[in-house]
This record gives sequence, structure tokens and C-alpha cells, in this order.
Amino acid sequence: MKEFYGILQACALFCGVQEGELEGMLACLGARKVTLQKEESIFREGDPANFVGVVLRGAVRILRTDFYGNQSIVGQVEPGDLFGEAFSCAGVQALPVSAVAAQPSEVLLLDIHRVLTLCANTCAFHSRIVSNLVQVLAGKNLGLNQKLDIASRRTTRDKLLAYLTAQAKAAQSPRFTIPFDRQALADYLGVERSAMSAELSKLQKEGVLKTHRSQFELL
Amino acid sequence: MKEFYGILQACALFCGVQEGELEGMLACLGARKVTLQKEESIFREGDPANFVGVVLRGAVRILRTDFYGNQSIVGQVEPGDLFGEAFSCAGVQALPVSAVAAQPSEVLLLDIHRVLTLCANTCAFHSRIVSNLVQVLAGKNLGLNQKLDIASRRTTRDKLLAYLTAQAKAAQSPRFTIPFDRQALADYLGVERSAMSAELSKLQKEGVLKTHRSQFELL
DNA sequence: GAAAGTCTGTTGGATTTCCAACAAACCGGA
DNA sequence: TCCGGTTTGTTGGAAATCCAACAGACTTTC
Repeated sequence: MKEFYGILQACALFCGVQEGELEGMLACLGARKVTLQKEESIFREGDPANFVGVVLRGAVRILRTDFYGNQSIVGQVEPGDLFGEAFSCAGVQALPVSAVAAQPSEVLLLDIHRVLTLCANTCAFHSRIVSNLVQVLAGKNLGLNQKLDIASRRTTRDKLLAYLTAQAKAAQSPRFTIPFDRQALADYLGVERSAMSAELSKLQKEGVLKTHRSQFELL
Repeated sequence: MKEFYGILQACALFCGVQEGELEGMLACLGARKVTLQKEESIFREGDPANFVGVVLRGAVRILRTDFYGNQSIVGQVEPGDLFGEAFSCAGVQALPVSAVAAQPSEVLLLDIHRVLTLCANTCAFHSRIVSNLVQVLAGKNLGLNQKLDIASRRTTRDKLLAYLTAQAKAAQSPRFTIPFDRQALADYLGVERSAMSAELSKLQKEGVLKTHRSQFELL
């Protein structure tokens, strides 16, 4: 477990916590580590939301399945990121999404009640954690807002450009690698894979970008 | 100002605060009240995000303008609801959205730094406020998630049905009134007004719903 | 290195949306 | 009640997406 302390310290939830304090805190928060194979799910739609997850290794995808069984990718969570915190903090009974490992992964699950409830004894850090949680939730909110910005564009082309420019900005470089293959990107953007591929070709012919597999360069 | 104390007490941010304590708290949080005419804006895209707003009367729409000037409605905020909290809590420099009064309105603006920073003297309630903020942010997160669920549907019909069933569920009744006219609903759903009107007609012919102006009934 | 499986780009027809325009219904004020 | 402005429903052509199918490129496995 100690091998992941670096990840945890870089995690926004534990911002400001000393390494020596982590062990005690994790116990206090009811933490348990879970190891997952690719495609293995951490929770499914309809499950109760009573924990917050921290990705230690690998990556986790948040998926939503619609009435007809069409699957869309809500987001992908990388090491050091949290997931499920909004649902558990809001106290929803049934999760509206599911979470599966995009790769072999390890995640830490924290009991949300222990995170939110101040305990008088050892942990003077609960209020710090709650403050951090505000930051995390606000940041997630921004991410959702950005996703919404993309999703509310009308055309495949506009969605692609909105996503790619955001990625370039995040990478602080016109060259970057995305965490999706074509099918997953289409699921993420909510468009047809074939139409998206065609649009990518067109964008390349127009000299707007270059792409090979998951690597992109905006021109 | 006292006339709005009822609204504030019902507001999730002040949950658990006694009426007698409100006046002191508001002063401590740097609150100032603003009166707005219809269409008047509270903040615009690009403004700094250093406050959180509480709607006291009327309603506020959060708008996003895309590259071509097309406007879309991110959400509508009603009395007792907060807005802008995600951006200010996350500390973004430039707001990605703007906020305008959908009707003649009054809003309360709180200095975000005073909300987040614990002050040792009079206000023992800051930690309570921060806890409440976690709830609010998590709830907003859920709302965004739902909006994303709607926005990521492919067809106008599916978007309409997703939105209307969510509204019916929120109203706990198959009959409900929405806060939009047709154009605003189209902007909210991110579809063409005329195509949406046509789809609504079709849904009525099929016996799925009845609608007159902003009133709907799901069958 | 061959074979099987996966990923990507392309194509064509059916379907849907977009856009502009217009007419009818509705609402508020003179 | 009449008028003018707004909202809503309808229509037709242009454009974009969806869907299914397929071929070539790439990866992995044996």
C-alpha cells in the first residue's frame, strides 16, 4: 500500500496531508484497496452510492447505458483522480452510471460517511478533507461543464474540434495523445464512429490537424 | 432584506442556520443584494469568478455562447438556488458562461473567499457552510450529469423524452409546467426549434403526451 | 512468420436534422 | 374590440448523420 502514498499525496482530496499521517487517516476513513482486471466493474448502474473511489493505478471509465442499450462514456478517471464522489456526497440511492476498469487497475474505496462525518478523536484533518472535497467537486463540476459544452455542439465536426482544442490546451501543446481509440472517442463525443472517422479525414485534408491512432497534432 | 430570510433558510447553503444568526453571517460573508431587470446580466463570459450567487426572487439563466454566436441555455436557477459556486470554488479566472435574469429578479452575491476561509472570531458556522457547500456542489454535479444524459442522446425525440420524463419525476406528477417557451426549450436541449415542434406534434398524435404552451402531460 | 482478431477509413442509401419562410394561434395594450 | 408583436406549428429543400458493410492496416498470439 505504501507504494501508492505518492499518488495519494498528489491527490486533491489529501492535499496538505503529511505522508506520516496518511496511514492513520486511511484506517479512519475505512479505506480498502481493490485490484481490477481490464473490463472488470467497480460498480454498476443501480448500485447504492456509499463510497468515493481513488484511482491508484490504471484507469477507470464511467459509463452510462441508455434505454436501448447504447453505451456512452461519461468520462475517464486517471491515477490520483476521484470518482463517484458526487453521487455519494449527494446521497443518491441508485447510481445512474457504472464504472469499469479501462486497464488493469487498482483503486482505493473510502467510506463516504466516514469522510463527511467529523470524528472528534484522532483525525483533526477531517475539516481539511472536507475543504479539499469542495475543491474536488468544484473541479469536477468544471469538467462536466466542459463535457456539456462539447456535447451540446450540433455537428460531429464541432464536437471533435471542441474536444481536441480542449485536450491541446490541457496538454499545453498542439501535439497530444488521447486516452481513447476511435470507437471510444465516438462514444465519448456521442457521435457515429464512421461519420467521425470521415470527418477526421476531411479535417486532415483541410490541413487542420494530423492524426495517427491516438496521437493528434493541431495545425 | 429580512423579507428574504425565509428563502435563505430554505437555501441549502444555509441549512441548519438559525434565523437570528443570518444577519451577522451575511455581513461576515460580504453579502450584497442586487436588483435586476429582465435580460439584465449578473456576469458575462470572461469575467472573474469571485462570488457565489443566491437567487432571492425571479430566475437566472446560465448561458453559453459558442464560436459562431449561437446561444445555449446551460440551466435555469430559481429562488433559493445557488449559481456560480463551481467556478468560484474552483478559482477559475475567466467565467466560461454568462448569467442573465430571465425575469425581474433579486440576487444575493457572497464573496467566495469569505465563504471558504474560516474566520476565527464570530462565525462558528463556517465549517457548517463548507459542509453545506459540499452538498450543494454534489447536487449540482448530479444536475449536470442529468443534463449530460439528455445532451448525449442522439435524436430530438430522445432528448425531449429524457427531459420531459425527468421533469415529470421532479414534479412527482405526469402533469407539470416547464420554465421555458419553445425557443428556450430548444436552446436548452440543443436542437432546432422547428424540428422540436414537429416532434412534439408527432408525440401528441401518437398519444405519448399532451402539451399546451409550457404545460405538459405524459400519458 | 502465419493467422486471427482488432482498429480505422471509406462508401452508399435511408433517415434525421437544419434552415428559412410562412401562417395560424395567442397575448397584451390602445 | 382591434391591432401589433410574439409564440407556435408546418412545410420543403439542403445538408448532415446514422447504419451496415467491407477492405486494408495494424496487433497480438501461437
